[in-house]
Amino acid sequence: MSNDEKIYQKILKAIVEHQLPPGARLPEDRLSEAFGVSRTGIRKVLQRLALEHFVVIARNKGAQVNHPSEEEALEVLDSRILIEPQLISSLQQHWSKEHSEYFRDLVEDEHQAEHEGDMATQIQATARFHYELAKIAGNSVLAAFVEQLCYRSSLVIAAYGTRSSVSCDCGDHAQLLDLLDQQETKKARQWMTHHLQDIKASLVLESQEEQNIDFHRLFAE
Amino acid sequence: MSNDEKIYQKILKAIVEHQLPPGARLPEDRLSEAFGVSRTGIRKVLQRLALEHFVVIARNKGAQVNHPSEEEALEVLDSRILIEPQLISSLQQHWSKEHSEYFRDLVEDEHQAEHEGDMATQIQATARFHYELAKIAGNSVLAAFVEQLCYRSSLVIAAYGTRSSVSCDCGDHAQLLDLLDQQETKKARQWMTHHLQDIKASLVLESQEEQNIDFHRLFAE
DNA sequence: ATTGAAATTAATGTATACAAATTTATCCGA
DNA sequence: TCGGATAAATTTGTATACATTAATTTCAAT
Repeated sequence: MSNDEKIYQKILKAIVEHQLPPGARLPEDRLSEAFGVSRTGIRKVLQRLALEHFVVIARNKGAQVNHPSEEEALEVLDSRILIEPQLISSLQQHWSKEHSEYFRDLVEDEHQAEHEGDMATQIQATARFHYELAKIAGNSVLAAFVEQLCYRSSLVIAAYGTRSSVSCDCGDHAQLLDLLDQQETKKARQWMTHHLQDIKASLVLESQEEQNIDFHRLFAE
Repeated sequence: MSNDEKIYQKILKAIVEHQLPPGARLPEDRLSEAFGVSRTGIRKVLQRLALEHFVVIARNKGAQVNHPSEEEALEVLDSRILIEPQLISSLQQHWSKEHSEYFRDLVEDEHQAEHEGDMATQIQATARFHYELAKIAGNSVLAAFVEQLCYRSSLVIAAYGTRSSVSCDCGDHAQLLDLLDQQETKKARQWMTHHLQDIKASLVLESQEEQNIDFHRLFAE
């Protein structure tokens, strides 16, 4: 793995694990000092993160961790609701005992992280569960997009999630594995849909937060 | 639009319109000379194009226009087959007379370009028809992905398409508009599925081209 | 004390310089 | 003439310098 890629992974990890909260500033020279490279390499990484919507770069003002709008938050979840259930059928076709065991280990990691209160690991494991599943469906173009959506979901949860957004959903990932083991393809697809809808429903969207305050209405006589 | 963005658009256009064929090398200093900026700006653009799979960058060897593998080609089309028909129902909900007129103009552009033999314009208009439709469905995250998939499809057609891949499909975009005007949502969805499957089927995938030649079988006594 | 303007400080945008790697050219020997 | 090794050139990778823009502080005036 190249040096740039390592830096990219570390910053992305810090963002999705909520170590760098939405809105946090990412000054180039601080980062270049921290990673021991020049600003050139940092800028490259920041620009990549910006294209993937993990940071926002404003001209002459630098990068900060993206604070997704409510609209973006809902669209990310809706995209997953549209795609991930559709992947279940080809996923089922590729499903094997080895896969089942691998994913049950992942679920185990989730549970352990939850009990230890290690939210960072839990978030990572939860996202991994989803995008590693997507990879098995056999379309790497879609899988890459789902992976990005999963990471963006972590960011969305950082912005709008409650404590339960992280924990509530991971408890039952094992249920999906049961359905796949039993070749209950249709039920598995439905499970996925409901699961993602639950996550979407767990978001707390305070409808007017700073932006879009209607001063006209607010101060009308 | 920033200067970088302009350069990005111009290079992307050249790739998508088959002016820069798959495999074409993109040396940094030639481009920097051509655009009148330093290599810094060019590298930024090339790295973006690489993330979006329009070019491939090999370490110390520079960038060249991506020549998608057959696998990638099929996956791009399969992704569209999975997503675009699913957008039709929300698309139908937002559909208006104004939309209908706008897209009929687009189809007109396609036809005119076809008759004039202006393949570049035709390719652009065909892609636009699809991704502008996707935008109306109201999910900008998905729409951005579909837009990328449409451009990648143009590249796929540059690599594996026949002349008919470009022309055959555009003649009947108007049919979809008719179905949308008539609120025939289900038929519209089916049309989209078949349309994309037709494009996929029009690709000529010579199963063994340089890579994966089985010398053992070829020269066995 | 608070406001507003000017000056200072800090951060980013862009170009350039130099190092490292690759590709191409040249030369010599068989 | 062909092949291989060495040398020259081209090309990319990374750091740094300078210019430009934004943010902060200072200071005077009310």
